[in-house]
Amino acid sequence: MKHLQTFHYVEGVARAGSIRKAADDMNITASALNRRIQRFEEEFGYEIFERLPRGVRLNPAGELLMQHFRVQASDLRRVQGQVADLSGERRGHVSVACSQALIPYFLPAQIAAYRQNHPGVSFSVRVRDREAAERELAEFSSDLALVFEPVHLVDFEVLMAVPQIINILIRRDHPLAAKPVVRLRDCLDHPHVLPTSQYGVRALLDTAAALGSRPLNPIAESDSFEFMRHYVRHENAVAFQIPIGLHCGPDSDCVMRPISTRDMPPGNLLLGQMRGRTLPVASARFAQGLAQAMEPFREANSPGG
Amino acid sequence: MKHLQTFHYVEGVARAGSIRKAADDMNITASALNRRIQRFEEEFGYEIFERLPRGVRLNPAGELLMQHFRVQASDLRRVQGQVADLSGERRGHVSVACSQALIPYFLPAQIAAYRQNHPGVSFSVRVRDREAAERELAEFSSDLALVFEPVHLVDFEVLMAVPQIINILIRRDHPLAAKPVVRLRDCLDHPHVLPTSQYGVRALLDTAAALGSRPLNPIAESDSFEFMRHYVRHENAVAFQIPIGLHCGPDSDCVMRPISTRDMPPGNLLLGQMRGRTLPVASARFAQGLAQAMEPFREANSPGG
DNA sequence: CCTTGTGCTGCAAAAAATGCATCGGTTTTG
DNA sequence: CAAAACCGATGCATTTTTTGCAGCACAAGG
Repeated sequence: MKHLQTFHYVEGVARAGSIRKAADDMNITASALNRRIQRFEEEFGYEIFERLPRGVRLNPAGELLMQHFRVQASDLRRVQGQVADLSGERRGHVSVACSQALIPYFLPAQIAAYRQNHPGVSFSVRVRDREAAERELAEFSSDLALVFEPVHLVDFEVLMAVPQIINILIRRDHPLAAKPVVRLRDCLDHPHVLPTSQYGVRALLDTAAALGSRPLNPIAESDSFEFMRHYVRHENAVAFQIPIGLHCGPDSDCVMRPISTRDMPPGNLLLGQMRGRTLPVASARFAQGLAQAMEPFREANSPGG
Repeated sequence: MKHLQTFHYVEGVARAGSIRKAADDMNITASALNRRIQRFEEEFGYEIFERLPRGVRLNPAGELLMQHFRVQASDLRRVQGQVADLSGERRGHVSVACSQALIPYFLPAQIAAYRQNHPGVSFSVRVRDREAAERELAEFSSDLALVFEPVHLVDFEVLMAVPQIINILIRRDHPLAAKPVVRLRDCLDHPHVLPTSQYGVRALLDTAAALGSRPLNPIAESDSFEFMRHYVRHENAVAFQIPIGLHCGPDSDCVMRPISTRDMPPGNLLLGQMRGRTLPVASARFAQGLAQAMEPFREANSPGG
C-alpha cells in the first residue's frame, strides 16, 4: 500500500540502525532515503531519529510513531480482509507465532482443516520462543501466539488456556515405561535431555527441581525438541514434552508418561492476541477453531502409548 | 500529513458525490483526482466507489475504508499530541460537541480554567443536537460529546453521567415563583415555550405530558434556548431548562424552579467519547476535568434563586 | 435533438523523487 | 598521530510521477 511507504522506510532505518545500511537493504540511495526521513520529520513536526556519530536510532517520539504505524498497517489488513469477506471471497492471511511443540502435529492439522473450508486464506507460521512470540504480538507482526507458559503477559490477551501436564518421552524398553505415572526424582535418576532455558518446559522443570532439591543433570541440552525426541531413541534417555506436542501411536517405539502432579504443577498452553486489537476476520475465525481444538487437550495425559 | 492525502481526496469525493465537484472543491483537476481514486482502488484491490450515471457513491467497501481512515487520522493526532507532551510542550487540540445548555456558562468556564494551566491547548466547540453529537463522535470529528439524554448510545462510551432535574425558568413576578417546587400540570396551565423535538428536554416533556394526559400547548417553539430564555421576560411565560445551563443570581429578574420528580424523572447529562477509542492526551485530561466539574451538578436543583 | 453533467483517457507540461558526487564530521585503525 | 572507514547532509542533473488540458463516450433532462 503506497501511503505506508514511509512506514516501510522508517522501519527499515530503525532496524538497520543507519540510513546507509537501510538504503542498501531496500534498494534505494542513501540520499533519497535520507531525504524521505527528513521530509517526513518536517511534516510530522518532530524528529523521530536521534543522530548518533555511528548512525541513527529511534527516539521516544519515533517509538511512539512506529507503534502507530504498526497498528495502522495491521488495521488496514483487517479492513482488506473484511472487504474481501463482503465480496464473498473469504480471503485473508493469518500469521501465528508458536512454540515448537505445536509444529509437528497440532498446527499443521489445524491449518489444513481450516484451509479446507477457506482455500483463499494463507498462513505464516513462525517458531518463536516464549519471549519472542509475545514481542511479535506487540509489534503486530503476528496475529496470534500459541505459547506454553508465556513470560510477561503484558499486552497478551488470553483467548484460550489449557493446562498441560509435562510428560516424559522414553523408549518402550525404558524401565520407567512400566509405570502409568512417574515421579520427577525417578526421571532425574536416569540420563535425561532438557530444553534450553528459554522454554516453558525447562522453566517448570527448574522450579520443580529446586523445590525437590534434586539438581537437574542433563546429558544434553538443546533448543530443538525434535533433536531431543530423536535422541532418546539412541541413548535410551528421558526427554520432556507436553502432550499436545506428540502423538505416540501403539506401534511407535516411544511412549509418554505424565509426571505426577505432586512433583510438578501443570503448565498452561495459551492462545493469545495483542491486547485490545481487533483481529482480521480470517485470524479471528481461525483462533476460534484453534480454541475449540485445544479443548480436548485440557489436562490431558499422554495420549496413546 | 502527506500520506493521508488519499484519505482527504476520497473523503472529498464521498462528500461531494461526484469527482468533478470534489475536484472543484479541492483545487485540483477532475482528471488528476479521478486517477488518484483509480490508482488507489487498484492498489487496494477493490473498488471503493460505485459509479452512478450522475456521479459516484461509496460502496460498502468504501464505507469500511473511510472508517479505517478516520481512526487512523485520529490516532495520528493522538500520537502527535503524545510526542508534543513528551517534549514538554503540552500542546494539543480538543474538540467537543455539546448541547446548547452547556454553551453559555458551563463550557466557557471549564475551557478557560483548563487553558489557564495549558495555554498550548486549543479547542473546538460545536453545538450539536443529540443525534448529531453522537454522529460526530462516530466519525471522529469530535473527541468528546456532552449531551443531555442522548438517543442511540451505540458507540457512545459514557465517561460521566449526572442526573438533571428539569427546571422551569420564569420571571420573578410569575405566580409559580412562589413555590419552591412546581408541578408539571401547573406549568402547562400557564403560557409556555418549548424546545423543538430534537432536544432531550422536549423528549422528556413529551413523555411526561403523555403520561399525565395533559397536552403540551406551546405558545412558541424554538431550537434556541437563548431565544426562550429571553422570551419569558417579554410575555411572562414558562420556559424549561436544565440547572447546569443557567445561573440565576439573586439580582436576576428570572428564577428557576424544579419540576416535581413525581411528574418527571430526571434526565441524564452525559459526557462521552467514541467507544474503544484512545483519546489524545489533552482531550483525555480535559474530559477528566469536565467530569469533576459536573459532579456538583448531580441531582442539583435550581442553583440560586 | 440538443444541452448538461458524468467518468474516463491520451498527451504534453509541471512537479516530485531519485541517483551521483561530494562535504564536513566522528570513530576506528594502523 | 594520521589515515581510513563510516556516518548524515546537500547541490545538481536525471528520471519518475503527477497534473492539467482537451476531448471521448455515455446517460439524464428538457
